[in-house]
Amino acid sequence: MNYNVTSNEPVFCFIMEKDFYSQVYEIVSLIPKGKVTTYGAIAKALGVARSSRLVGTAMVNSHSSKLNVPAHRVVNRNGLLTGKHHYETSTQMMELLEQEGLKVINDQIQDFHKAFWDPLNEI
DNA sequence: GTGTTGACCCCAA
DNA sequence: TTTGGGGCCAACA
Repeated sequence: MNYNVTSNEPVFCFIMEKDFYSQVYEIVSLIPKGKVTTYGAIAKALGVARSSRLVGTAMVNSHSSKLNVPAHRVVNRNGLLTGKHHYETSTQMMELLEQEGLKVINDQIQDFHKAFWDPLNEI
């Protein structure tokens, strides 16, 4: 996204040049209730398909974000709840998802292909 | 400065 | 089918 570096409107520049984490949070917050997406899909949507690890790092940091990021709606490409250890209890991530109507067995989202939400469809 | 570690993913064998 | 290795890069030690 382009912006004029000589612009005297720094606030505008700040909004346009969001850092990577903010872009990740923005996409994650778009995930509808009852749907999930993957780290890789988010990376791809941001044009850095090979940097999916960074999306995971962003989720680790998301707890310190002022925004309310529904990080539990992001799983790995197999529909596995690989981020559950970062919650207060090892069952909290699963409980949040089940509250939204998803079924989780053994850290695996059931009917993952149905619950999958592709951020590319929203851009 | 260097080295290691990940909420990852892809592909070759 | 299951592995192993490479790429990736911010965060930490």
